[in-house]
Amino acid sequence: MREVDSNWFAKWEDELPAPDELIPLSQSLITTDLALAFDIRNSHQIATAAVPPPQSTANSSAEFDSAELGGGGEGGSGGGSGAGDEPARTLKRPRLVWTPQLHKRFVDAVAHLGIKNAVPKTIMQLMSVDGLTRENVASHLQKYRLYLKRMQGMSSNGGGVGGNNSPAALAAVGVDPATDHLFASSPVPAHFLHPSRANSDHFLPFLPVTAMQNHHQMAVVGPGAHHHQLQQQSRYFGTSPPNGQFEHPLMRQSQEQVQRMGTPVHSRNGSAVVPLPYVEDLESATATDGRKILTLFPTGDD
DNA sequence: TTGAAAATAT
DNA sequence: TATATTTTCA
Repeated sequence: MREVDSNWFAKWEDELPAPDELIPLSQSLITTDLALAFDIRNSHQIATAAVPPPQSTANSSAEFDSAELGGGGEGGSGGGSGAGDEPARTLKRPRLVWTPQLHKRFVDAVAHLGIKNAVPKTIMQLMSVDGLTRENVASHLQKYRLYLKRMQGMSSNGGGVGGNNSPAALAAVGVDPATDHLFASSPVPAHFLHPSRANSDHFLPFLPVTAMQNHHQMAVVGPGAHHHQLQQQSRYFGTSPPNGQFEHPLMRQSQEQVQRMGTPVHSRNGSAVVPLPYVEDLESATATDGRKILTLFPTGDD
């Protein structure tokens, strides 16, 4: 079992975001017209991880600024703008763009739940992406299932790729890179292709990297990174078995502390996980010693 | 609520 | 035109 732990840790460490993975979020959440109107070129416009709640409609008075990050609480009591929280009435939500990061979050959630329990609602809760609706997840799940289906069929008569599901391998087999590039961007967990043997209820830490990203501190990642730093960064996620004890590959904490970060999502097997708010906005820099420094956007509760 | 199909938008 | 995402429907 300790092997599992160290394995997780290694995997986690390995999956720490690369600089190019951290920035790319800026999907165009504003219309090109709007962008042009404000003469927004290529500067680092802040993109939201999720689609922000609709605020303005046809007018150009929008201020696409702060990403709606769950996490701590926004101190929105600044009283600067009189814009109240009008429940979006007939406003249409902006079209959701499934970025590779978002999709990864999705896949992780599904993998965590197991295909059987992976239903839109639960997935959505686990992802805990602000602005993400159940419909968003449902449609994406629909498409993803289609993708998995095609995948299975291929492996059965393609006769080459046994358990290798790396994007490269999949592409090599003939999956339209253009069509499925998003799905191919995240490796398909092995259990997904094995309906026969139900996926076990792994108590996997949920999205450790994201956990780190949400910690409003500076994390040093790289050859010089210390374990205790990583542990500290990852203390806010994990699984919570029915007995109420919080378990984590790296450390244990009380359930109470965990719940500070979010509402546990329970799956049918009785386990629960505490999803973390999803953040796509990250700045990256490189220290003089070569280590990567990930600076997190403060969410306001510092 | 879910999954699938139809409708739209990019 | 093709693909991605949303909306409708059973």
